[in-house]
Amino acid sequence: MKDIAGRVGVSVKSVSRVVNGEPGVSPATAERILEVARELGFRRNDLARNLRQRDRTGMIGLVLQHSSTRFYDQLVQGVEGVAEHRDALVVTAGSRSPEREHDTLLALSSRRLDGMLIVPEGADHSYLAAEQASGVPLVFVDRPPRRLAADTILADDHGGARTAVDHLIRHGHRRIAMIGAAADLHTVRERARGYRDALRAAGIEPDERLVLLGRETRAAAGEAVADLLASSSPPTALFTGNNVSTIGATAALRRAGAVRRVALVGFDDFELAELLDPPLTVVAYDIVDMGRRAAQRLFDRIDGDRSPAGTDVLPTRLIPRGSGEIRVTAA
Amino acid sequence: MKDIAGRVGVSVKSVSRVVNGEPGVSPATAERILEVARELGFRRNDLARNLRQRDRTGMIGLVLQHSSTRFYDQLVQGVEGVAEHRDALVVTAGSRSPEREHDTLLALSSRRLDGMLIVPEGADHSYLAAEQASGVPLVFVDRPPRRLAADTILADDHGGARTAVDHLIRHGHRRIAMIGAAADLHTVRERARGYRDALRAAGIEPDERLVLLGRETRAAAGEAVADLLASSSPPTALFTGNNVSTIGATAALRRAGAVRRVALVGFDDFELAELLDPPLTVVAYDIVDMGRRAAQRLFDRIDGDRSPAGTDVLPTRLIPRGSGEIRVTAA
DNA sequence: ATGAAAGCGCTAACAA
DNA sequence: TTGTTAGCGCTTTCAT
Repeated sequence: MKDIAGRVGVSVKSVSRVVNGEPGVSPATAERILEVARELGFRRNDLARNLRQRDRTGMIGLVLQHSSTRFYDQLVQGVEGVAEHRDALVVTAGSRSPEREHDTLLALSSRRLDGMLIVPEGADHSYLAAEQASGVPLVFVDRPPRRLAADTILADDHGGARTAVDHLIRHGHRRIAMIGAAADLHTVRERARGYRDALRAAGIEPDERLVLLGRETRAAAGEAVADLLASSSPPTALFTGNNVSTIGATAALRRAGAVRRVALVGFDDFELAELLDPPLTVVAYDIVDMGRRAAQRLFDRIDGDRSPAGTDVLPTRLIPRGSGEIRVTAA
Repeated sequence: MKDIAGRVGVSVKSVSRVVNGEPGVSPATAERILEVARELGFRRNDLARNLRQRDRTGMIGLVLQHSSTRFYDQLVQGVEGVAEHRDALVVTAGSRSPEREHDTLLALSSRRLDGMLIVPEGADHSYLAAEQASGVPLVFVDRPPRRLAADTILADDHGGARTAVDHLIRHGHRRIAMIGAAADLHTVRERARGYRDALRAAGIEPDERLVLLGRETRAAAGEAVADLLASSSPPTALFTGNNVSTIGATAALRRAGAVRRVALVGFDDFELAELLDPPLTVVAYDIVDMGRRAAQRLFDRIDGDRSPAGTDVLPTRLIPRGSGEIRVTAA
């Protein structure tokens, strides 16, 4: 700006006024200023700007692990839809690992964003209390924070799992296995709880040999299924706790030629679920809506909402497509 | 910092030294400073920091459209892998539409990032020349910039398409249709060119009635295929220009019961391609590697590489899985 | 309509 | 080991 001011022969303040579209500059000088600005390839330094006007940076952060199939895109879609109305920029940063999550969050936070959406991995978020206290709103998505009180948007993991397993039970199954990721994730724990509750409600005592968690990859999930099928009393149905295990399980069933014999209901929907053979029955929730609600909540906070932190739970719904409607064959 | 300095009774500079781990402060005072900092929930303001030390902000930008199935995750994976080594934070921002791309890029750029990776949508990037001139390195990914000279990482779209169509020709097909997105995208144009070149090289004059571009959604691609199959002289094979049209086409073939009769080779691989029936033959390139190379190039530039802008082209490879090996049935 | 001075929170450069 | 001074590029405040 100083440069421009010098060349045009006006004060920096006049340049600032023009650049920001403030009134109080004659059209003639404004014109000249804009011209020189263009000539010099001037771009306002928002670092300095935000430093001075100490309130909003117009950016919100979104921190999550880049990998969950489809989850990411849909969530961002919801968040950006809302942010767009607010002229806010969404900057996404990956929390590669639970350890790096910490660094990423602090790095973003020291950039003074207006607020942050977090899909947490880590085991302890109490270190974020300072940020909260200094007025940076935090909203947790898909999983709750640990050791920290903050707004949270969750899916009904427990209820969804119950629905899924109830559905299988209603089709005559009693030996239903569950395959999923590591149980230290909130979603996994809740889904496993729903699975057990559904069984118990039907008078079936959960058989822990049928609960195979900690399967983080397609391959691991597939092996788990293969093992189950080869066991002395194999399950007649599977409940898979996320789409990675759903896909791994499907592949394993196919390899075992059991795809039309063993029923399967998965948690999380995904593209192509209906193109598989048989099409996959899933329990799903609206991830775009989850992003939307989270962003909404965040902006409410940014706008000064001081009500106590709360938790929103999104409903799930069962989408029957075929794989979950396979009935038990002769016991 | 002023606060801390006041409470501890030292100068701001001493606090600065401690916060940044610089030497020159006695352990005793350092201790006290850290303690008060913790107490106050202090977090260094990187806005001010970056403003002062005018060089690096330690952030690079990644601007793309959030939607391309899987593309995003893999690209980010590649980019972050490299950035991690450099202790750089990758901030991703969506360019919802070609128009908004402009705004997003300028918004990021006025935040003074160290460099930007761009998967371009827009039709004219000459407005970025000013950024380049002011020393912000730009690397374009997957598609070249328009009206701007900058480093670019591309896939061999033309060669990949030729390979795909050659493959179909080698299986006896002569009426091969192409379904794809809008031809104003560089990738689509190049793939269409490869398609035509492959046909001509085999002495087949391309039939423009078999080239259905501008199909941006699964549904649109599906309808295109349905129309083709219902026409008086339907194709015996399909070449689909991206995974959206591949999926749409597959669904349409299935609905028409033509899935084992009409051959299909798609551009872009995707999860589950091998779980479909028949498993899909595709031409693919390594997207993670693309992200890796782009980031590498960007950091080279950030480190001062001043060589002329160049273009890297990644090889593609054919992955035969079944759908592309269906031979022509009796003409 | 325009500008001068002060300061946002930090660090570079130089003392002491 | 510690502090002082100046200034990053902008905006706020108050004058003119």
